[in-house]
Amino acid sequence: MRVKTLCLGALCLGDATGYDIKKLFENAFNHFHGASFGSIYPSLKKLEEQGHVSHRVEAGEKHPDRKLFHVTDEGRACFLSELAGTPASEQLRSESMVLLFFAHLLPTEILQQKLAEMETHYSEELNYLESLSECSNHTSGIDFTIGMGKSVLRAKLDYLHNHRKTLLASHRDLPDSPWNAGCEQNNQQAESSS
Amino acid sequence: MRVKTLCLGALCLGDATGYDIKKLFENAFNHFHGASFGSIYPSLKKLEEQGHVSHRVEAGEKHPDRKLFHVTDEGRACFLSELAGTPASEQLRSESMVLLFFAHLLPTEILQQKLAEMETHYSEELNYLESLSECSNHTSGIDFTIGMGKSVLRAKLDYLHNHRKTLLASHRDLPDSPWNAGCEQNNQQAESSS
DNA sequence: GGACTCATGTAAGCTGTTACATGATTTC
DNA sequence: GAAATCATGTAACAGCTTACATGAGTCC
Repeated sequence: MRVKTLCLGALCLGDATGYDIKKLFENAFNHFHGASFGSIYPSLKKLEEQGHVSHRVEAGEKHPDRKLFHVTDEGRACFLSELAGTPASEQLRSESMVLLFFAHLLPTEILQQKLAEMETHYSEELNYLESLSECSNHTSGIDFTIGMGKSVLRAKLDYLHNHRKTLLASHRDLPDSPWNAGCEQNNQQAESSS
Repeated sequence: MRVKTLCLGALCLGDATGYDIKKLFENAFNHFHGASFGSIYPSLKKLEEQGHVSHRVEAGEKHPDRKLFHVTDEGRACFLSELAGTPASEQLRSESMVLLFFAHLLPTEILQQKLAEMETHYSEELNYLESLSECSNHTSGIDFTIGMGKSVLRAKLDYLHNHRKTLLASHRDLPDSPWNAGCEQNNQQAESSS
């Protein structure tokens, strides 16, 4: 689902500035969808061109001028029909799983470090979701997404605790890998062939 | 993690053609990373330009000619150092969660339909992972990723079963939404402004 | 004085998807 | 004869991220 649609959805919850929407993304969508300013502002622009939102400028005394966006009836109807037409699906992008998939190629200490990182991340996200669920102004749908997120994270942490030892045990006797073979240039720029 | 890196990783498991790598993605990476031909072939090309892989052509009698790729020592070292330098992280893109986040805007029957879709998807993916774990040629790392995937899916299915009724119960008394307000033109082409 | 938050926006570029183009062999 | 599988690749485009550019107010 595109950021444009998500912005429209955010505005269906109440008028907001681009900045507000970014915060909503961080506070509520964070565990299942990301978005940056570089996509939010252009999205709002397009939505306005299409007549799905309008805005008024609020002159600021204590803050900079802000463009407060508002969904039009057409925009609301459009969002609803898009929602209804969106199939329920999901996609994971997990570097963690890739790392574990290739665990046999990693030295034990690095593997341990990655496992520790995973636990930290999962714990932090769980804490975050727990702090979210203490806020009380949620619809039942939002509570559902938070609850689902928490259950999934608990399952991940449990799995990690229960299987980490087994993984490390069957990992021990690796041959040393050629660590220092120079290859740092791959990550960004690289070649400029046609 | 980019497809290029993943291709390099795939080749660290053994020589393969682009087509083989695509199948590996479908069979093993599927639940945590996707990739299409349109990204695999160009990746292999770049890897070869960088000297990380080489290939030989296998003339086909029973199949078309195939380019069998092979990791060079440099490529292997590069992959290992990239792996070690990759922080363990993950990102979810879930239309399902978006749908539920806005559940209060959906008519009950559509919501029920989406919940049913979610269950179907989760069940299918669980079946798929269960079929994977019956294969016996896995490293312990691969088993770990499959096991983690299964645990997460079971947690999702459990949560769905335990909370679906609550969600639907608190959903009932919605006002009718303006369904038929014409807005189908938003999905693809749209305007051609400068 | 410095750092942080609020606030808006643009431009370059990376990465990947979709659709197209081609064609042999095998299976039904 | 049709459909599926094997096999390789390109081109157009979509979509998003990163970094840049700017500036006021507030908190320490």
